[in-house]
Amino acid sequence: MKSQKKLSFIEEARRNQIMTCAIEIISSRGYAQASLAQIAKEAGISKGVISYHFSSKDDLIEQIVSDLYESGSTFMTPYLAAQTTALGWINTYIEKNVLFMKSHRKHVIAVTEIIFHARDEEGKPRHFRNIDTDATINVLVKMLHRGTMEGDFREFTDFSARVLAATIRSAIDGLSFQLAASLDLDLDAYAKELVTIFQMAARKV
Amino acid sequence: MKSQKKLSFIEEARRNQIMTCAIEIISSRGYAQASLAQIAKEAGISKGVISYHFSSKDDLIEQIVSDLYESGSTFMTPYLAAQTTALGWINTYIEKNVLFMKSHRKHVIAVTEIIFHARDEEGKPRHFRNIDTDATINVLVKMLHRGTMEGDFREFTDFSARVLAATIRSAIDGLSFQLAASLDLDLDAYAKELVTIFQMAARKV
DNA sequence: TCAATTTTAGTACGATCGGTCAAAAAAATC
DNA sequence: GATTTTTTTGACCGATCGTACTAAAATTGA
Repeated sequence: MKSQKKLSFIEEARRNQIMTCAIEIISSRGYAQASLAQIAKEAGISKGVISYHFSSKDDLIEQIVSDLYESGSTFMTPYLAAQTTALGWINTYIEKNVLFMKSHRKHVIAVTEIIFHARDEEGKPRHFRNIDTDATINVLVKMLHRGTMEGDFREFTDFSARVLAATIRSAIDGLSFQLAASLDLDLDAYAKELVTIFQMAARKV
Repeated sequence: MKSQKKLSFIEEARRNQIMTCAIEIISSRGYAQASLAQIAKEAGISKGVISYHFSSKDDLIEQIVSDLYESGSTFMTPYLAAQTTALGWINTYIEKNVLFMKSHRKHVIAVTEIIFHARDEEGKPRHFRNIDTDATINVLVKMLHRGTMEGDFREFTDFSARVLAATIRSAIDGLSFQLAASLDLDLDAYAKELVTIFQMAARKV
């Protein structure tokens, strides 16, 4: 399932160019502005080229999302794997998530736009390969409970852990929206503050 | 600026019907599905009727947003005005915000959809009368600082207060997105949990 | 160098968008 | 009951959407 065809050098370059232009438009002007015509104009090519290199617009969008997932996974996994406590894991999860947003600013903004906008033809939220919010929440819930057993966190019911987990995710997602609006935001400091906030919110009394 | 014309009974009823149908569609199927054709179909009328009662689609959307703002303001203000401490104010702000979402579920979901989707023709986020996120954040920041002076909250820099304020807003906005997905959510309990989370996050060590 | 292949530009298509409008229908007024 | 006013319908407009397709251009390979 790794390489379905091996793309030529030119093909790969074109695909990257198109995706980069799409990310630029989506992150700066919003999902609705990212028509094939606008993306082609931004790239200085005919929109037929996009159809040639991507099977559909959905395919292009899908690639943008899963590309970011790949980058994010590669970036985050080693840090998370190195953690030995739930406390360290959650702090790292928050901090590295924010720092990843710093290094992939436009891409993160674009994917956030995509996820909040993309729906199927019936209006139901579209599902993206690899992106599973519920699973993320579940991992955080598990870690919160583990932190209680390890003596670092207060007692949680399943519900209270779930609310805290959702709040952590909301803080990170919300930061993405803020990023789209304000360009001058000290993300290192922001990461530190978020870690402090949720460490205090979860800690043993 | 209160009453610009005095609407007839029928006119008022039609406007409410159209707005209700628009809210229904936006909250259940998303902003993109809420074309004039779909709204008219949902209402069982011709789409010309919408144009007759609203000067434009933007006008309709604007009404939906400012209607909710009116309701929210009426609901929230007395509770907030009754608070004598910053701690009480912020706890009340969180709790009543969530409870308001409980009683105006679809409307809140719809307006959240609208605010995150509506852009002007250039792609810049559209500004809504009465809705000013920055101002909300600023009030929260002010209250956090006041809570420090009153001895209930820890020390905040301007930045750290702003991050916490933004996190509170994100938690509430994020809840709206959750509401759109899951129908069975105990909002009273959710409100209590959020109050606990942010009380712990802000409190004096 | 010349044929085969890949890539591109450009046009056209059907669908849908928000909005307009004339004429029909309904309601209000006298 | 006749006339005026309000409301509704349904067809239509120009614009834009994603996509399909053809023919030209560029590249590749022998």
